[in-house]
Amino acid sequence: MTPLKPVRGTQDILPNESRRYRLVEEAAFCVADRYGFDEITTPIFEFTEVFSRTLGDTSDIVTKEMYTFQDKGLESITLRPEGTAGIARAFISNGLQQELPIKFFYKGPMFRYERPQKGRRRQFHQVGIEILGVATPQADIEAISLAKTFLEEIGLKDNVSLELNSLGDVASRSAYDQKLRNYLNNHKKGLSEHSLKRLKNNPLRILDSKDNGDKIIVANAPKLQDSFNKNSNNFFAELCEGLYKLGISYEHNHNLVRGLDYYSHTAFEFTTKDLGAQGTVLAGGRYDGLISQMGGPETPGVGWAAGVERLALLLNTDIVTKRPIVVIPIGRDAESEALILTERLRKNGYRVDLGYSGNLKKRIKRANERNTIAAIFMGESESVRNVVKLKDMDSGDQKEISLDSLEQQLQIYK
RNA sequence: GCGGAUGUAGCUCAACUGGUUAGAGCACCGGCUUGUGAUGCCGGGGGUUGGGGGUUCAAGUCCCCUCAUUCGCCCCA
Repeated sequence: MTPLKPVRGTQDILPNESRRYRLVEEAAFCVADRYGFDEITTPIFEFTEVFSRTLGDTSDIVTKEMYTFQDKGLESITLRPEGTAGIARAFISNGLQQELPIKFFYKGPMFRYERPQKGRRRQFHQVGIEILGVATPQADIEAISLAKTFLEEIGLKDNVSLELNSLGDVASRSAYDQKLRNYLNNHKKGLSEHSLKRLKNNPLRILDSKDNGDKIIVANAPKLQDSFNKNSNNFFAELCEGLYKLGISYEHNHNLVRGLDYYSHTAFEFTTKDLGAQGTVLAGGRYDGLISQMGGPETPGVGWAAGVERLALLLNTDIVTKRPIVVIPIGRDAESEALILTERLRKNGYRVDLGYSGNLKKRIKRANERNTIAAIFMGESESVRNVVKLKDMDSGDQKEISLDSLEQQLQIYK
């Protein structure tokens, strides 16, 4: 063990980085708020079953990526690897079916035991939304529209693109599953080792394999949509039409498959080419079977989650913060008076720093480095006359003003 | 979990095929200037060369292990 180092895959988020995360999270919340969503916060750990039962026994998240441990009460606990399962649990625990339809926004840390890479950490952060209780594509359209607006709001427009697919309803999906298995079983010899394993557990995933041999086989495989029943077809058609009407362009990727087992109908991803292998920046879909599978009432749902780290990496705007005013006492005697003035200005809504270390030159220099907009000097010669010196840090102009009229003079800096 | 690359000061990097006390720029601290932001000049603190072991008269340099980062695979946000 190497103490004094963060645990692998975790990191300290220093102020500069923190500002970027904040911008992403606040933009997500503001946009979601505008779309009529309310924030929900669920615990960052749950009983292990909450995840193992919902994410599917074959998913990588469950089989190798969960942070699971036993607590002192001998319960098996897991740090949440994603947000939806916990929210579904909260929905059931709190009897929220009476309030349907529900629109939730959430944000916070998630944990997956993976090998870290750029844009992939063991502790990472997501923002996400869920719409519960709406069985029609209106919810899917709203979810996707919200996602797009959010991404645009943080300045991501040209470097992300939307891929869309439908997995069909449960009946269509299982009909297709059989057809696909048959086809792939006849082409076993060309499949990669990995895909041979996937053939047993979840053949759908072979569709988006990156292996070249697999790709050739997949190209001629039966198409998901050819197995769709009327319901599945109508649903997808309605979704596409809705997106078209809102001017949201997308690419229909027939091989887009979401990793988690609980998805049906809609699956979508916003991806970028700027992050290497971690190109998925926001992804989601419909999960009509999830809540009932957990033991709750039959409740349709659709939602998405976005990776805050990944989005922050794409942000190229500088974060502007409010420029502070600094109060600088000159000489020891002025210090308590400066403290009182600082407090007074803060209570009046100004962002105020107190320059209290180093000589005067240092204090001004430091204020300058902190992008201060104005400096207020308080020294003995001013103090006796009940005035201060106010200096505009951009122009360098300095004038003497009375303490009483200070706020009035500071209006322009507010 | 699998494969490749990389770890030298807070940051970016240097140190010829192993050879004196591991250097530089930036940053930081102090002074020239004990009541005013710059530039300049002078000075200062900083490193068990990621960690451990080995080879050698001698290791930042070579070998092994380990930790971390990074790129890809897997998977995913």
